Amino acid sequence: MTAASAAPGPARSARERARAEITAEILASARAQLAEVGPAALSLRAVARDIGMVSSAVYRYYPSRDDLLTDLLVTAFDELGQAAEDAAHRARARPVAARWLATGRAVRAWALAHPHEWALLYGSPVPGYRAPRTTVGPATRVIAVLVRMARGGALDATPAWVDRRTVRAVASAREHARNWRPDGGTTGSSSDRPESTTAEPADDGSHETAVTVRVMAAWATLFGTISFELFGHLVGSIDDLDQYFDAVCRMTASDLGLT
Amino acid sequence: MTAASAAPGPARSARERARAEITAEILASARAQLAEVGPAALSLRAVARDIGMVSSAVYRYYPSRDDLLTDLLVTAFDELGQAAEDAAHRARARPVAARWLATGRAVRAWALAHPHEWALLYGSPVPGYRAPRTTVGPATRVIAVLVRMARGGALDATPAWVDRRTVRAVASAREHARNWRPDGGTTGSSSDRPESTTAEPADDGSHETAVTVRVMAAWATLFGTISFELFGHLVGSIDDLDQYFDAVCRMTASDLGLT
DNA sequence: TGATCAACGAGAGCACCGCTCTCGATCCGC
DNA sequence: GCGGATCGAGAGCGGTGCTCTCGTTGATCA
Repeated sequence: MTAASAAPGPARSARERARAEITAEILASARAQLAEVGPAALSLRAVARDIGMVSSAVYRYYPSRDDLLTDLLVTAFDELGQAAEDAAHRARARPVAARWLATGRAVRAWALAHPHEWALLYGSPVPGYRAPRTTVGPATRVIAVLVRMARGGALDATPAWVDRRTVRAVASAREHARNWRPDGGTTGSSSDRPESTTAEPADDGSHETAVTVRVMAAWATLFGTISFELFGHLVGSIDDLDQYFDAVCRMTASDLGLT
Repeated sequence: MTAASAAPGPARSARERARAEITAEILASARAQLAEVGPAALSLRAVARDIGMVSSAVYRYYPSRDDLLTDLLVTAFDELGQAAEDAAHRARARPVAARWLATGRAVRAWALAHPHEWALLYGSPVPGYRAPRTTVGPATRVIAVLVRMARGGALDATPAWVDRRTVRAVASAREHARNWRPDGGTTGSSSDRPESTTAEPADDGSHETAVTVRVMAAWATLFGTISFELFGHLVGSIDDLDQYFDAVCRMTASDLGLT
């Protein structure tokens, strides 16, 4: 379904290589189209025209328009995740609050530079479509970066808005977060820290729950703020979008106890 | 452009009434279609078929599909705003934190009950399109409810994430917020309070800025959380979506100093 | 009351879309 | 070397938004 058929040996048959090449050509043209007209107006026939093929021939490579969109989705998720990881990595020597701000800025910058791709990733899903499981991996890269940073925070006492039901509600999310390597990021370095499984200090999970909800809500805040800006919901209210977004980043970092 | 031509006298000419009736019929069929197949798949021809007209006849009433979608947009914004206002009004006797939670729940409930309409309001727009000025009024009803509630909060000192540039960045938003009536809502009561223009207590606007950013970010948080849920970004992470959303509501209320 | 003109519904048509099917040409593996 | 899989091209189907024309009907004005 995806272009992953080009994976194995260095030189398969000529036909295999031609197939991989044409698949890449289709994807490149589709990416250009996506950036230009957006996901809704992306036309498989126009892609075929662009690369000098007839529309039916493209179906030899992508069984449907949705499959093509899925590949574009994965690519875009990967690009955005890479941008976030790069920003976090570049700021690795600075205080975690500064790294948080840098990452937020990078995500916003990517969104502003690629509004149509952002719409594909986070806009309304096209009717029948959505989320073959190929997409979940790249989709989690941004939140993974944020979660790793949020571990550097110092939240004080367990807040009052966490109760037993909240702890249960985010159990899976906490599990996922625990499994993300402490460093991770672009450099695949550092060893595991198995002692992270030692008993928490007589905690019932409330504190971890608070951090988890905070970081997921913070991501929702950044996403919502960026989407509001992109979709024009802030015109007339916010006079300086850069400064406003920075303030929201600083606010979320502060709420997470990042300094 | 919209169906506002039915406004003035009680009984215009027969033709006028027929026009208003058919316009309403088109809009009703379009609303049903929207709820069923979503904005992307909404077909003007299908609407025409549904009401027993030929497609070209519909163009006598709506010059294009986008104009029809705009009317649906306004309608949906109005419904959502009404739901939020009603919830806030029903909880008027309770503490403001409870009213905040009730309002958030109402917005989420509306979104879950009308996912396609939510996608129309807050999903990916085609960048060429957007926001004839008819839409801005109804679109601000939800945030207006939230802003009015946020006035009941007790934020402590001015947070560190506000600086002079932040104050300037949200100047227009603060101006708008000041102009929303203290009560407002569904009951059009209460008189103006011109003394709100008296000098703030030696404040440079930092505190008001903090509240403004907080409430706008809180709305972005609720919006982002609902969109994440609707678009499937939380599956596998959040086990109890109701409880998670409640926690996010309580958290934002707490961050706004609402009790 | 009768004529005029605008508004209206119907139909045909255009360009485009996603997608399917068939049919030669081409390449690969046995 | 040959049979079968793969490919590109073309025609075609049903759908879309939208335009244009053409009778009809209703409102308006003389």
